[in-house]
Amino acid sequence: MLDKKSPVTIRDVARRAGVGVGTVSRVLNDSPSVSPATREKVRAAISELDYRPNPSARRLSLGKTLTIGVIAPFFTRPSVVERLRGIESVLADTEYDLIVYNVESGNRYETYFQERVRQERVDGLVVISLRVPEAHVQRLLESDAPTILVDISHPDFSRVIIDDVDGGYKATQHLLDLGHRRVGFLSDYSDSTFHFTANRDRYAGYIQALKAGNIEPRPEYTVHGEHSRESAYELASQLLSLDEPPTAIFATSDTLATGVLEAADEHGLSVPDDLSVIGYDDIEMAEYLNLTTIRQQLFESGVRGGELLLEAIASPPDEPRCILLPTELVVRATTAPPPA
Amino acid sequence: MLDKKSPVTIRDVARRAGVGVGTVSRVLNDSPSVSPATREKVRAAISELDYRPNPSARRLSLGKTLTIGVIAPFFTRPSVVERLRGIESVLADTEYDLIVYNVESGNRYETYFQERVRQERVDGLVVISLRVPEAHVQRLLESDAPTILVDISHPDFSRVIIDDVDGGYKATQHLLDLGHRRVGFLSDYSDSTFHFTANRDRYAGYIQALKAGNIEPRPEYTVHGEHSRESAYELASQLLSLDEPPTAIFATSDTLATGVLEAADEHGLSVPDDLSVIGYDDIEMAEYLNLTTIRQQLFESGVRGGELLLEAIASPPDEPRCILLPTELVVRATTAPPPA
DNA sequence: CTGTTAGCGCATTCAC
DNA sequence: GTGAATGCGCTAACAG
Repeated sequence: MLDKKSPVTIRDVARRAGVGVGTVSRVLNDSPSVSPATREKVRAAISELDYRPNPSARRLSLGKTLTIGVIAPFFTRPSVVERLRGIESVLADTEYDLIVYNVESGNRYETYFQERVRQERVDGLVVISLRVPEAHVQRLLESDAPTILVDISHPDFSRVIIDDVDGGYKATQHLLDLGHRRVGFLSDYSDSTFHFTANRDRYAGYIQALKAGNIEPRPEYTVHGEHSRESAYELASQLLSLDEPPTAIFATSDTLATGVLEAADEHGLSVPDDLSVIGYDDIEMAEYLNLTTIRQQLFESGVRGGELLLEAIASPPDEPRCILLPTELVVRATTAPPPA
Repeated sequence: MLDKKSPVTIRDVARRAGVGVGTVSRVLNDSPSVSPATREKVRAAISELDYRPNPSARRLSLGKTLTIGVIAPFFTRPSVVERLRGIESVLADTEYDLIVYNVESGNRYETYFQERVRQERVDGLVVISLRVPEAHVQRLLESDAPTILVDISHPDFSRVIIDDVDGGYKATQHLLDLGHRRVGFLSDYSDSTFHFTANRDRYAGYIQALKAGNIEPRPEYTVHGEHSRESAYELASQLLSLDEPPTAIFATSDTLATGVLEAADEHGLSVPDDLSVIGYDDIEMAEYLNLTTIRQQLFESGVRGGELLLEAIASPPDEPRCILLPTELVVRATTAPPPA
C-alpha cells in the first residue's frame, strides 16, 4: 500500500494553530500585523508539522518566478565560471533560485533568448560574455524582468564591464616599454563569435598603445580564430612563420596564451628570451605557468552584476547603469626585452 | 501612463480561438482527443498571440516543479564543471529547468540538503562529488523526487561512479612497471572534506598495486590536505624532504599534480628524470602540461547521471542502479624510470 | 489584529 | 470531441 503522505499545506498549519490561513501567510511573510501570541502559535505549528511553503503556489500567487536566469557560455572558459560564482554568491543569500542556460552552440543561443527568457520564466536575467541578439533587444528592454550584462557592452542595458581598452593598452604598453616594436595581437575575436565587445576593446587598446608609441600597426600581426589552445597554436605558428615575425605576442586570454607558448616551443623559440607572451584574465593556470597577464576582476564582476540585477528588480533605474571594472598588469616570467 | 500589458493567458487564447480553455490545454499537452480542425484553430491563436504557458501555474496544477536541482562544489574543480556540462546537455532537450546549488562552505552544504531539496522544490536531484549527509539520507530516499549521485558512492542511491580503485591501481602499477619502489600518494582526502569516496578508492587501488608488487606501503608516503595547488605544493615538499623520499608521486587530481611539479622544481628535481609524477582526471591543462594521468570520463559521467535521473523520474527503479565508468592511463611526459 | 474569500493560470475531471 | 467547473497552495484585499 502506497503511503503517499501528501505534503503539508498552509491549511494544515492553520488548522493546527487554530487560526486562518491568512494569518499563517502573514507570519510567513513577516507581516507586522500579527500579535506576538498568535505568531508564536503559528511558528510552533509550522515547526511541528515541518511545513515549507510550496514555491510554485507562492510564485503563481505572487506573479513572480523568484528565479534568476543566467545565460552564458559557461563551460567554455574558466573566466565565465568565475563570474558565475560571483553571481551565485550574491543570490545564495536571497530567495531567488538560480537557473542556468548554457550556450555552446549557435542555435541554443537564439533559442534561449527566444523561448526561455520571458517575464513568466525569470524575474531577472544576466547575460555573461554573450552578445545580445539585436532581434531580442527590444523585447528584453520592454520586459518587466530586467536584464544585466556582464563582460559585454550595450548602451541600453545596465552592465558591468571591464575596462578592456585600458587592459589592451596596458598589455601592449608593457611590451613596448620592454623595447618591443613588433607586437602581435592574437584573439578569438570574430563576428561569428558570441563573445564580442571585450576583444574589440582590447584590440582598440592595442592600437592606441601602438600609435602612442609611434608604431604603425601591421595588419599581418593581427590574427584571430576559435577560442581554444589548439586554435591559438595555429595562429601563433602563422605569426611566427612570417618573414619578419613579431617579437612579442599579446593573446587576449590566458587560454590562448598557452597555445602561443606551445607554438613558440615548437618553433624552437624560448620564452621570454626569444619571444615575449602576455595573456589576459589571470586565471588560476596563469600563475602556475608564470604567465605575464592582465588581471581582471572575474569573481567581482559577477558579484556586481548580481547586485545590479537585484537592485533593478527592486526599483528599475531610470537609465542603464554601468559599472566599469579596472584591470591590472601582472608581470611574471613570460615577458622580457626583445632579443638584441 | 503605464502600458503594463498583462501577459496573455490560456483564456485569451481560448477566446480568440472560440473554444474553451480545456481544449487549449489539450492541444498544449498533445492530447489525442482534439479534432484536427480545432487543433489548428488553437495553434493559430497561440501563435498570433505569441502565447506561452505560465510555468508557475503549470507546475502548481501539475504538482511538479519541472526543475532539476544539482548540488555540487561547482567551482572548485574543473572536473565538476565538466560533469555539470554533461548533466546540462541531457536536460537541455527536456522541459526541465536546471537549478544549481553551489557548495563552497560547510554550512551551505548542510543548508542545501535541508532547506532546498524537497519534493516541492525539485523533481529530482543530482549530487556531484559530495557526500550525502547521513542525517538526510533517509529523507532523500523517501522523497518522491529521486536523487542520483555522480562521482560519489552510497549503496542506497542510484549512482554513476568511476572505477577509482582500478584507476588508483593503474596509476600505481604504471609507476611500478617503470621500476619505482618508493611511491608517494598525495590527495585531498580527509574527513573534513565533502569529497569522499573517490580518494578513498584511489588509495585502495594504490595499496593493492603496492601489495601486488610486494611492496610494503609506508605510512609516511601518504599525505593529504586541502584541494589546491598550494596545498599540494606543501605536501609534496614534505614528501621530498624525507630522508628517503619517494621517486614517484601519485597525486589524486591534476590540479594537485601541478603543485607537485612546482615542489619538484623548487627542490631542484627534474621531472621525470629525478621524480615521476602522475595525476588524475585528465583535465584540459594536463594535456598542455604533458602530464601523465588517469583519464576519467568527466562529461560522460554527467550525461549518464542526467539520464539516470530522468529514468528514475519516469519510473522509479526497484533498487538503486549503479553505473561504473572505466578509467584510462594516459602516458605523457612526467613519468619515467627512477634515477639509477 | 484576524478569519474569509477571491483569484493567480493551468490541468483535469465530468457532463454533454 | 468539447465546454464548464473544480482544485493545485498561496497571497492579498476585504470585512469584522
